[in-house]
Amino acid sequence: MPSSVPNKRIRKSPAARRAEIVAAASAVALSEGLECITLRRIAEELAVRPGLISHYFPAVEDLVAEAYGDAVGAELDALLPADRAGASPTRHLARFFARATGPAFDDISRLWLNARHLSRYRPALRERVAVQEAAWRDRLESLIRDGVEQGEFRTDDPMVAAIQILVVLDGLGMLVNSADTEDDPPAVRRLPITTAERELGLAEGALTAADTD
Amino acid sequence: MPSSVPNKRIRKSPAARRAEIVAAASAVALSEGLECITLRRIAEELAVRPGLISHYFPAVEDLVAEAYGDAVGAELDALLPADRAGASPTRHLARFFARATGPAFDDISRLWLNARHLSRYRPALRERVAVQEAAWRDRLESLIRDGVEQGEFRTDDPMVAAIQILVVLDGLGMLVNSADTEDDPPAVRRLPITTAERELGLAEGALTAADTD
DNA sequence: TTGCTTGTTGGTCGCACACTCAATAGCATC
DNA sequence: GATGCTATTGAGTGTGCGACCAACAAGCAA
Repeated sequence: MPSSVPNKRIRKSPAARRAEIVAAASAVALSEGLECITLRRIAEELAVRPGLISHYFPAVEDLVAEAYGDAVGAELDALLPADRAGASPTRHLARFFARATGPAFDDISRLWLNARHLSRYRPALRERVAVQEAAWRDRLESLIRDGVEQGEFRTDDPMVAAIQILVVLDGLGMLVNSADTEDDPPAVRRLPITTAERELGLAEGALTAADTD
Repeated sequence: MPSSVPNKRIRKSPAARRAEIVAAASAVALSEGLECITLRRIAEELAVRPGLISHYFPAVEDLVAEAYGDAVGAELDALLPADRAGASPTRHLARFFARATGPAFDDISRLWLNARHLSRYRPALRERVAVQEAAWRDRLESLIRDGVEQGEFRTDDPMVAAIQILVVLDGLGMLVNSADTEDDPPAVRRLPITTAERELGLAEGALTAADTD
């Protein structure tokens, strides 16, 4: 009785297997980084042989790009839902910052940093990064535009305002691997919110209201 | 007559050789990235054998950290000289932005991005990044402080102002591998300058004056 | 139950990497 | 010109990577 590694083959539909692989790679990307997505690593994760990963992704680079897109895309949906029901733009933006400035966002910051650097060498990843950058920008711009229409925000150029907010968010995200997110002055940690309140003509504290649920 | 690779050994003093190695690694870091600093690559660059690099840097990670520190430290000195003679703080800051927002700065942006990501896995590099972060911040803060004393700038907290400027600069630097630096709106490209003028109580355009020599 | 499609395996190849160490040869010193 | 120190070489070790492919077997269809 070969107790170790029964080696029972489990045969799945291509679609299911592929999704499973992307999900595993996405999890590895978030927790350990994109360079840890290797044939052997993902195969081990799913208890299959490395060759199987190669079968679905003949070039690993494509799996890396897919994993990145999956993780970052899911986060965007959680952060800024495509269809905003119920709450006001201000409420949505407050929720956005509540999540995007907390330590729970660190893994995402690391992933962005990771992808932006690695895309220097990986064309497939570079394209995905461009797509996600546009998606994040558009989603935020659209929220701002709604806020302006509803008279909650005031800005000349919603797109520039959106970019400005994201730039500050990215700038702080750059520090995620160096210092503890906790130990810089509050004025610095609140920089994205301050920026947003200023650029959108909001009162100070308008985006930190406690009722962000 | 062995025309190919005469293999003539050239014997140098340890200090000179070490400096030569760091310089070569620093150049590679700037042009190709920190992960291209390998024993073979640097050895080839200097026409020596890989073992020699190992002799001076038993752990490659230390060479990587050194190369990064060398490149980024030199840039800081060019950008914000330690002893500012002659020109006024405003003039110095204008010169700083003239250099730091142009495409000539792209290699430095890439290196910062590279180092900040890679420091996730390399403790020695992480420490160097922390040191350089502090150095850049301190140098800028000191310039701002002087400007305040001389009545040219106006800010409550020079340190927060300095950090804020660097965060915006970093945030834009994040984009260096995705899009052309040229094709985002001028309002975005001028973000660091706008931020500085706002935070330091300067008139719009005060930091873009043509006389930055 | 049989047959067949195809998802999956196991093994292998070549490459690039960091690191080690005894042997070699510049070169300063005498 | 001989000598000794030591900077430098050459050769080798082990690891992990992506990619490739013939052979195998799971599970659906007949």
